[in-house]
Amino acid sequence: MRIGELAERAGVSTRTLRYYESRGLLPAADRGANGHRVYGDDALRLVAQIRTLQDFGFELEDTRPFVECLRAGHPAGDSCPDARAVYRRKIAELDGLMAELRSARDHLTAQLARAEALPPPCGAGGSDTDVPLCGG
Amino acid sequence: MRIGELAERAGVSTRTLRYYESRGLLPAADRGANGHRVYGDDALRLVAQIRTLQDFGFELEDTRPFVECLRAGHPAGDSCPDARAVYRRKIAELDGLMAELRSARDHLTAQLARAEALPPPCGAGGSDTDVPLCGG
DNA sequence: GCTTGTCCTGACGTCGGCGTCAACGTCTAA
DNA sequence: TTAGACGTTGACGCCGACGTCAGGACAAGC
Repeated sequence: MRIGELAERAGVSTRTLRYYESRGLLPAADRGANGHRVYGDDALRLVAQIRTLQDFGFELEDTRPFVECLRAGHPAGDSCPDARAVYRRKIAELDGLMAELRSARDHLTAQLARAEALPPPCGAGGSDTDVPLCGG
Repeated sequence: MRIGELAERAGVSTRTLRYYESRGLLPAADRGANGHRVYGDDALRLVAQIRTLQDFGFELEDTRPFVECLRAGHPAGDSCPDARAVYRRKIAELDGLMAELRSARDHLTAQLARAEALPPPCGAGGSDTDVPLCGG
């Protein structure tokens, strides 16, 4: 399988595949006599693993243990301790991030409520204001 | 007040202040004869407003209605309808983002539990593994 | 006159994950 | 034989919010 076919089957661009290779994530199994990259069917699983994790918000570097686990012949990317450690770290990161977002959200909600409770200012920006201009 | 003093009092860099100006957020009140920027005391409030919102995850552009509201002489940055609309939009964005993160977190947690339930693979990455190598 | 301190503008660097283009080689079907 | 579809490498562009450097101007104090 050449890069174009792998790209199409995996639903990514050839540029993406070359980028993965440049990061050492997905080296081509071989090169043809013409220098073209040649991939085995397993490459499809590797790309799918990367994409799945990226969808969960993983950076490329965080997918490495999973990919290497698969390449080592293990049945799943998360069969290896390194990969599971990334799972745990990511879950912790998400928890921390969500806590921050919750805090920000609560703060903003309170600010909005406070602002809305105040009398509307006169001619204060926004074309959809229904308060008459003051003074004059 | 010149840029250095404003920067120090506001707790930002001079580069940041010049950047804000380049974005049209914080034009200097005036220029001295030597071309130096001159700010009034109100600039300090504008910068504080920007930083506060940035801490909540606002992009610079999203702080514009608040800053303009202040510059228009209103008592608070969120006195104006435009600014409050941004509040609402941001809250909605946060809600959406948190929902995504929750979903990802739940998914990862389930994946981790599933992976942990499986028998540990043999010599599968990770130096801290306590399972003996298989085969041999 | 020299140093020190503050200011100016302009421009490139950073980070991640590619998109996009250039300029070229290679393979295949008509 | 030639067009066109595929492949190659290299390099710049993008986004956001600045950091950092280059090169220069101006004022005060010694």
